[in-house]
Order: sequence, then structure tokens, then C-alpha cells
Amino acid sequence: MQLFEHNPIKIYNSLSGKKETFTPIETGYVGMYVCGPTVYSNVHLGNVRTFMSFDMVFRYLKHLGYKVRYVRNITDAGHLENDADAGEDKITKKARLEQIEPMEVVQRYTVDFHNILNTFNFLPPSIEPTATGHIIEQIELISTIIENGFGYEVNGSVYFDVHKFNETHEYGKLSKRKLEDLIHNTRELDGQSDKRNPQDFALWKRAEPQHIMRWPSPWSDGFPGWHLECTAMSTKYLGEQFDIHGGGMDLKFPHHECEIAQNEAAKGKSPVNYWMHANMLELNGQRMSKSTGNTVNPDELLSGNNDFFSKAYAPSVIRFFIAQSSYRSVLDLTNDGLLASEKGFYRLMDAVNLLEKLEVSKASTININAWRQSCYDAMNDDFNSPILIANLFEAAKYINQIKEGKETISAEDLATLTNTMNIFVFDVLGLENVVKNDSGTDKLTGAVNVLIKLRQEARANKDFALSDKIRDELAEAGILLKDGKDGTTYSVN
RNA sequence: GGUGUCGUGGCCGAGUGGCUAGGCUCAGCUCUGCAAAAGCUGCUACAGCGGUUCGAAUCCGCUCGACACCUCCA
Repeated sequence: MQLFEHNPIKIYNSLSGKKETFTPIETGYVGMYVCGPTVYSNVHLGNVRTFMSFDMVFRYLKHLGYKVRYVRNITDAGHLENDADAGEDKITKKARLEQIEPMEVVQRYTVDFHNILNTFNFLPPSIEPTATGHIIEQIELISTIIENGFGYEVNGSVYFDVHKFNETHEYGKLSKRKLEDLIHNTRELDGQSDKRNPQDFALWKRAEPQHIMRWPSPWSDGFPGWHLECTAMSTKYLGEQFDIHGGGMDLKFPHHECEIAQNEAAKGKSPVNYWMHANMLELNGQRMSKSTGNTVNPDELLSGNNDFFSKAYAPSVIRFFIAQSSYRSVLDLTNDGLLASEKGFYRLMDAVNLLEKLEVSKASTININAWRQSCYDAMNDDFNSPILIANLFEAAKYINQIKEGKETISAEDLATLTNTMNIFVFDVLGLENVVKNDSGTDKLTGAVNVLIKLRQEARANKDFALSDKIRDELAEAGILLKDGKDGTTYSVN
């Protein structure tokens, strides 16, 4: 009996605009695709938030016993700056600026991306395919779309015929747009003469002579359009229809809309059963933007080397901060918010670290199984991590009360409590236990315990000047003493 | 201009018809030699105006405001 059998999940499906009970295509198996980063610069913090949301989805599905194939691509072929562009893409542009090969850019920022995600304790996806590794699949896909009458070639470039597609299909059904409205609201851009209509999008672009990233194709030496790779790779690794497709809210249109169109044009099927979109991350109430300077890199946030925050924050504190809001809400990154989360996070960790020191009684004063189920209920409801965390704090309070002798717990319930806390805090939320506690084995513990003992002797002799000196100087060194009923413990800042 | 999301207490942030999360901050208390930590208590909110209902933060309408997308963007 797997956990998922009695834990039905509800997922907010962007396609229907409603929460729907999740039913995978194959019982026990989940195929999930998330649009990955374009590796032309350091990974954006907003990217981190989006991927972290899906990391928690991945973690929870795995915990429930699903066999999950999680595919998150690396876009290394470069998107066009815009459709009117003569052919220089982001990666080529960056390469020219930095006087290096495009693939060098890709390599550098792919490594950066992985480093940052490792720092934040991400689980690696099952498959992390690259766009440049799937040129052949993309060319085949274009051929099929042309054969089916939804693509046309002009001057070595191939475009998707949105108007033709819309005659028999519904372009805009994900983003709730109508082609008519799009026609009225599309700006006239220069250099679009190749397209039959401004709403059409590129499937293949002929490369200009100076363009370094290029591949041969039936139409020209060129490169694939920027919506195509996700269709090609999701189909290859998850099939023509799969369970969950995720990404940032800003990809809903046009990127995901075009993915649906390409799939339907090529395979005649709508590819995805559940579309999930993570909302935006703001910095001090405004969108992050490099041009206005209202932006901070992940490594700057972690190191404290920035103009926005008063200090450096641990990766788990940031993870905790993000988990305290719903993935579907806009989240505002502020110093006050991070400070509040930091305090809460360490309080939670302190409680977790107390678990192994609790004394058991014959009976428990709370219903631990009901509490445990409420943790599952929270995550089953569209991965509601804020509610889950509220439940974890309920447990923290209970743990502290047990320690104070105000509540009791049985040995069996303590095992359940410990197990459940570990599951949700570490396995599902992906937090790391950064609080060093006195495990009684390392040398620091020995040394601090000597000082604690000296202080206790001083206190017994009413030499409070000495005892306070020990306490205060340890505090300055980052070691906080906590006097409890059963003696003194410490924590390291 | 169009489309969409949303406006919750000092701050952050859940909650979609009645039982009204959680964190942080602040005040008081318990504990303590004093602190810290922990516990207890208090502060009780849903942008505004109408409407539906026995009952609305939650549904409907309007107004005001914010954000995102419509162009590369997670």
C-alpha cells in the first residue's frame, strides 16, 4: 500500500482555472516537465523560486510513493532577442560581449546554475536535457507540422501558421486569449515581412553568416525557434501526453500556449493534463529588473554582499521563506520578511533538535495521528506549504511543552512525531538542519561543556560577575547559552 | 487599450459562505541571581460602496488601488 493511495492530491490547473483531483495517466507514475533556464547569465532569483516550488512538488510526490520522472531542460540554443531580430540570440550576444564561444557561455552559466541549486539543496531532476542535444528531434517535429499544414517556409525560415491552426483548434485556451484580440493588440514591428501574420511564431530561423550557433536542416543552416525545444524534449522523454507541466507565470503566454499548439499540430493531442504556474517573486514590492537595478543575485543574497539586505541569509532560511507563501501567490522579498522567517526557522529547528531529548510517558496528551494527517492534508491541497508549516509550528509548541513537563507523549507517539517531522521538514520542504546542537561527540561540545560547568560553579558561589562574563563572551563568539530546567544547553549562531 | 491575478491585523502570509491558520513584532506574566530560551495572556483584521443570504473576508455588481502578461523573461 503506497501513501498516494489514500492521499488524493488536488492541483490548481491553469488550463481550467480550478483545483482538480490529480489522477496520473499511469497509476503510480508521474511525468512532470518544467521549463528550465536559458543559460546566458547568472540564474535569476525568480528562477530559483519557481524551481524551488517544483522541487517541493517533486519531493512530495516522491514521498507519496509515486515513481516520478521529472524533466527540466537547459535552454542552451538561445532565444531570439525578439521575433523581428535579424538573427542574433541572447547567447550569441553574450558571447560577443565577453569575447568567448557561445558554448563557453552555456558551460559557464550551466555550472553556475547547478552550483546555486546545490546550495539550496535541490534534488536533481531525473533528466536534464539540452536544446542543442535535440536538434534532430526538433527538425523532425517541424517537418511533421509542415506536413500537417500548420507550418510554412519563407527564405529558409519556418513559421507556425497560427491563423490556420486557429480555424480547427483553439489557440489561446491556456492564457484565455482570443486570436482576434491578439490581432488588435499586436504592435507593428519592423522586419516581420517573412511572416504571414504577426501572431505566427518561428519554428526554424535561417542563420545569418556571422551567427555561430547553427545546424543544417532541410530549410537552411539555422537554429530552432524558442518554443520548440520543450515540445520536442517533453514528447521524447514523457510521451505525447503527460501529467504535469510547470513553469513561471510569465511563460504562460506565449511560450506554453505555443507548446500546446505545436503538440496539437504535430500529434493531434493536447500534451498536458495539469498545467501549474508559479507566481512571480518581487523585490521590495516591485518586479526584479536589471535595467532599473532592482535586482539581487542568489549568491549576493547568500553572501550578504548587496544593497538590499542587512545581512547574509542561510540557504535554508530562504527556502523556508519561500515555503511560507503559496507558490501561486506573488511573493515580496524584503529584509523584514527574511528576518521574520529566519527567527521562525531557527525556532522550528530548535524544536526538531529537542525531539531526541524528550522523555516519554505512558500516554500522550495530544492526538499525534490527527496532527500527522493534517500535515498530509495541507500538502494534498495544492501543495499548501504555508499550512504545512503552521502545523509544524503546532508540533514545535507541543515539543517545547513536553520538555517543560506541561504535556506528555508516549514512546510510540514520539516515534511517529519524530518520523513525521523529519519527513516534512527535511524530505518534503528540503530544509537543512543548520543548527549545531550538542550531540556530545564533537570537540566544540566538550569545550563548551567545560565552560558551562565553570559557569555553574561560579553561579553556585554567587560569583555572577564571572558567570555573566562567561555567558556574554561566549555570546560574542556566537555561542548562546540557554538555561533550562534540566541544565544548560547551547546553540551556535 | 486587452487579458489575467489580487487587495487580510504593526509587518509577512494562509483561508472561499457560519466553528475565523501560522510566523515575526509589541505589551504583561511565569521561570531565572539577572538575562536569554521556552511557556501563558493580550492586541482580532479582511480596500470602499451596494446587493444576494438566517449568516460573507469568502458569492454578485460597481468604484478605487496594486501586480503580471500582451515584446526576451521563471
